[in-house]
Amino acid sequence: MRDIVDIIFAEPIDRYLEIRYDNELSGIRFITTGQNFIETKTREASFQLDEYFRGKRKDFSCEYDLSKLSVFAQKVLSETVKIGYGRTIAYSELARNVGTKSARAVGRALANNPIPIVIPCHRVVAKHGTGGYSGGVDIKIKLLELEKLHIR
DNA sequence: AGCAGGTTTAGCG
DNA sequence: CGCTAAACCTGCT
Repeated sequence: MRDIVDIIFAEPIDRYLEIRYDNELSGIRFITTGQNFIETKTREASFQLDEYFRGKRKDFSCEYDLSKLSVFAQKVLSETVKIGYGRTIAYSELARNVGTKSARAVGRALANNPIPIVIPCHRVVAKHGTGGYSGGVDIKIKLLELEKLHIR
């Protein structure tokens, strides 16, 4: 089976999510239009995401495919997955874990994260602020608030 | 090769 | 605190 697409509504951020599968989970996108969609949850990660947005799930157990990404990006993302629910670390700290000195390079890799939320790039923040987010900083903030609310 | 990026730090007001 | 400037390294063109 190839290219299955699920749609779920994520209430805390008031967005629909497009969840794409190519055998394995291959991409998650925030849908920006104000249009209404029909939710379709056919595969495991979609259910897990739904639970996550209800504050009922703190970690994901699903396979995903990062093979198209550069080695560096894969390394950054695999370190990002280790950040626990409700925790944050700085770009610079993540950079150290990956073995580079450039926080900016790390930010660049995160900006290309094909699977936000499951790979919790929103937990990587600036040393003295929130930092950026591909889907929009407002979403990042709401995700962090959601986790703060359900932590423990 | 050049350049911009989800940064960071130091330096100065 | 706020602002600027420069170093940082990777990936796109």
